[in-house]
Amino acid sequence: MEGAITKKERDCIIALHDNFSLPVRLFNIAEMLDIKAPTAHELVNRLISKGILQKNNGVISLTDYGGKIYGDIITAHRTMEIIFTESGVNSDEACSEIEKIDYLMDKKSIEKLLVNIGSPEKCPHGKPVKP
Amino acid sequence: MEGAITKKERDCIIALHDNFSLPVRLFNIAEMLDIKAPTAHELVNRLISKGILQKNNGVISLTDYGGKIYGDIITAHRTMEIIFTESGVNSDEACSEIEKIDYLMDKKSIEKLLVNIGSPEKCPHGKPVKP
DNA sequence: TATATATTTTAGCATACTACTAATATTATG
DNA sequence: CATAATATTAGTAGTATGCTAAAATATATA
Repeated sequence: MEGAITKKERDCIIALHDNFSLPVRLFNIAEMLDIKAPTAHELVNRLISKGILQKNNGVISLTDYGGKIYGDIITAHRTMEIIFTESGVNSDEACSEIEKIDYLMDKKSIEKLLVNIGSPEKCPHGKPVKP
Repeated sequence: MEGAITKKERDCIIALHDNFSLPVRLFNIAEMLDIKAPTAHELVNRLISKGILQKNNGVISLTDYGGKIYGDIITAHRTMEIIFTESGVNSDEACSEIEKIDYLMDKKSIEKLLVNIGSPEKCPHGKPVKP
């Protein structure tokens, strides 16, 4: 039950980790998620209060806990991506559909699905299943 | 894009179809979903305005469109249930985890997953994949 | 039929999430 | 310091979820 996250929170976590190498500030997040600064401000505050993000001198980053959540989402995402594409779903189509569910999936079940498909190390896009 | 539904709306659709053979009234829905009558009232009204439910003399039922949505959710649910259990996830565990995502899944992708696992007719509980 | 019971609906309120504009504060940079 | 860039606060709004209390409608039963 810990703390369920929402789709927008999920998108924020992923964007924060993936779309930038340089320090990420509030306005970067607003830009990445295509929302206005005050909306991003509230989203980020919510994630900070959930212990997922932290802010140092305006630079926003994932906490250790946030990093684990990121990893779980990505593992779920890529595991499902492999399962979808092996069934003949186009990989871009798979990606956009799986975005809707990856953050809601059970970690333990994903682990079993992953073992069952042979514990592959990479997804159809060549990215690591376990980042 | 048609009209996305929420988890509670999903639960209402499923409960309406599955938990009753007799005519279902508002108070039955409130009971089934463990919510108070006014909350159920609003939920049902929302589903009526989305064209999913209809009311005749206080008896609430799925519209044709609602029936199709029900079928899509069930097909997604049972398809995923088979995939989960074949990977070693306990079937009750699978069921409760899949409830969180079945109503969000893409119909076309589910169809491909289903074909890929051999188009089985029944889920682990013995219920039809295509109701 | 009249009263009692059951059921539905309305009204009012609350919280979480998402989103906006406009204004104000803060922090950099020139 | 002044301007530009960022961040924050305040105020508003809509959707979804939930509640209680009260009012309205049905449906039973005496």
